[in-house]
Amino acid sequence: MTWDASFFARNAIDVASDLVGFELQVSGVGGVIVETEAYLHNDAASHSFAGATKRNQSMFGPPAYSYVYLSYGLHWCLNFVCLPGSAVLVRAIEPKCGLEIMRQRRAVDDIRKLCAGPGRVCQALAITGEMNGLPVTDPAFRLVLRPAPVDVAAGTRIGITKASDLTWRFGLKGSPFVSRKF
DNA sequence: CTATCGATTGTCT
DNA sequence: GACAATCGATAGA
Repeated sequence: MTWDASFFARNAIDVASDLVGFELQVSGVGGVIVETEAYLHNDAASHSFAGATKRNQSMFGPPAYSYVYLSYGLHWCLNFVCLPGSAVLVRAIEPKCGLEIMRQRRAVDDIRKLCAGPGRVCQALAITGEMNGLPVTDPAFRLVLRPAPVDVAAGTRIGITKASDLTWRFGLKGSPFVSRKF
């Protein structure tokens, strides 16, 4: 399997599952995506559920673009847009490149805590709202196909109050770098 | 290990 | 004015 922009023009659930094992870097810093979540248009937990607004307009733009938003007034979270109104949240990365840079940005030494959580991922990779609406093909990003198929675990999404029973959270089976065990 | 709570601000009703 | 796709610190089992 190779990938191009059409990789994202599919059901976000499939994209979220398939994205596990891909390598993601921002300006050379990053690692392997080990945890994702899917958010659909017809999904009460999704920012797009009530229709397009100024904040979520990226979710209604073309697939394979970023949707970056501020959570709880202090944490940035990174998504990749799939079919209109849907997206995949990048929840955790296994750090591989630029470990010392990430440690400085995060102010922690423990490699397991560098990128285990959507807010932590963005802090470690220096992702902010300025990167909202960028194509994933932008030079700032580097997204690399996983070298081989991986075992993917599924579970319920984290931190939401609506539609919390849906198992739209995916992770690399057995990875110690996920934000919570499956 | 789990549970609880405060921080902090953009967004929407 | 209420709430939020989170995090880190702290307290207790």
